[in-house]
Amino acid sequence: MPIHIAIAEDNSFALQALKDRLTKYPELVIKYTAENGRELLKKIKSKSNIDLVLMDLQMPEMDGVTATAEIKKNYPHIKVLILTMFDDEENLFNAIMAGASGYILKEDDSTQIHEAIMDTLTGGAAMSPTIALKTLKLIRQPFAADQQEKRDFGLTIRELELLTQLKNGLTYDEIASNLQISYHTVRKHIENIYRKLQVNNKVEAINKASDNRLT
Amino acid sequence: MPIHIAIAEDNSFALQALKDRLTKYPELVIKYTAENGRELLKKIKSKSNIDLVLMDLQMPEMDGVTATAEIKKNYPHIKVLILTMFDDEENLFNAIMAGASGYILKEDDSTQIHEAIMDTLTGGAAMSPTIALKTLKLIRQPFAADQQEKRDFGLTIRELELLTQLKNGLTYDEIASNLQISYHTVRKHIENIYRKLQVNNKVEAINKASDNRLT
DNA sequence: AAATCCATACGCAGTTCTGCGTATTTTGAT
DNA sequence: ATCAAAATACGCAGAACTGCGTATGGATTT
Repeated sequence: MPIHIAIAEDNSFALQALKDRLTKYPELVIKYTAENGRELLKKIKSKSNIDLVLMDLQMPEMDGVTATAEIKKNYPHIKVLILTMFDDEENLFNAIMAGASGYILKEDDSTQIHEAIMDTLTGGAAMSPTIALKTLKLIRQPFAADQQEKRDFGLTIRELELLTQLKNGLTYDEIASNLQISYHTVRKHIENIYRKLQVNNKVEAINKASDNRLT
Repeated sequence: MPIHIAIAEDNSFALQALKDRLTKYPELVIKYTAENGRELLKKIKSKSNIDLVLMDLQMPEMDGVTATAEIKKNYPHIKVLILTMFDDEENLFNAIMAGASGYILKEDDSTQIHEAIMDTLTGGAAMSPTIALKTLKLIRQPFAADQQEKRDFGLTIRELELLTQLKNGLTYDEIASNLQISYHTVRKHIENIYRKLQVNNKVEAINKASDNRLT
C-alpha cells in the first residue's frame, strides 16, 4: 500500500537531497512539496489526501511549528514528522507540543527516514534520546507531587511568608529588610521552619514546601 | 573511561544471556548483580559507586518499579534502564514515572543495548516509538498552553547534572561524592553555572533552571 | 598546528548560613 | 487577667557557600 507524503522545505538543495533518499523506497510516494507552511496548507486543502508530512521548521511566511498546529487542527489524521538539525531543540519541542509525531534529522540516511515514517504510521513516535528525555521529565512533573500526601507541618502565617522569601532566593539580610524585622529574627523564624519541616538548609526547605504545596 | 553497571534480574538464564552480550564492550564493567530490588539496594549502599542499573521489572521481594523509585530518591545520579518484554507496557510506564531513563528489550542485541546505555549516560533517554508516543500524548494534555520563552543558557550536560544535584538540596561535598569528582571541581562547575544563568546562589540557580525547564 | 571548549583540580578571602542558647514583647484565647 | 503561642531580638562558633585567580589534560574545531 503506497504511503502518500508531502514535504515542506524552503531550501531546494535540502529538498532534493531528501527526495533522492526517499526514492529508495517505492512505496513512499511524494505527492507534492511546498516552500513554506502557508503554501503547504493550501496544497493540502486543494489536492488529494496525504498520510504524512515531512516538515522543516525554519521557513518564510509560515514556520513549521505554526503549520503543524494548523494541520493537526484541521486534518488530525495527517501525521507530521519534523525535519530538523541537532541544534534546534527548542522549536522541535514546540512542534511536538503542537502535535508532531516525532522527527528525523536532516542528515539521516534513507533507512532511518524510512524507519521513522513506519514507526509513525504504525502508531508510534519517532524521537531522539534527547527529546525523549525532555518529555520524560515533563511527564513526571505533575505526578511527582501527587504521589505523597500533603501536610502543613504546623507552620504559622509568618513562617510561610518567610518561606516565600526564601523561595525567591533572597539572603537573610534582604528578607529582614523586606519584612522590616531584624536579621536575627529572620534567622530564628527560619530555624523554626527547618525544625518543623525537618530539614537543614534552604534548598531542602523550599523543595519540601513546594512538594506539599505550602508556597 | 569504564562504565560501572549493576544488574537486577531474578532469572539466572536471562542474566547470563545479558552478561554475555555486554562482554562485547569492554568499557561496560558489570560491578555486581542482584536477584531482586532489595538485594540491589543493599549492594548499592555497601559497594562501590555505579553509573547505571539494568533493571528487570518482575522480581520477588522488591519489584523493579519500587527499586527504581528508591534508587532515584537516594542516588539521583545513578541512571536506570529497564529490562523489559514487549507485553509489559504498564509496568514499564510506571517505571518511567518512577525515574527510569528508558528501557531495553530483553531480546535486544549487544549493539542496541550499548546504544541505549550510551544514550542514557550522555544525557538522553532510550525509548521505543510506542512508549514515546504514550509520553507525547500525556505531555500534550496538561501543558499545551505553556509556551513561554525558554532558553538553555549554553549549559553543558555535566553542568545540568550538577544542577540536578543542587536542586536536590545536596551540599558540595555530597555532590562531589556522588559524581566522584573533587569538591573543587564541583565548585568550579557551579561557578560556571551561576555565570551562565546570571545568578549568585543556589536558590536562584534552581529557580531559573526550573523556569526554563532545564532540569 | 593552533585555538577553543570542557572537565578536572587547588587556594585564599570574604560572605552567608546554620545550630544552639537566651530573652523580651505582642497577640490571642480561656 | 493569665497563660500559651507567636514574633521579635542578640551572640558565638562552626559549616557551607561564593568570587576570583590559576592551572592541566583531553576533545573538538579550524
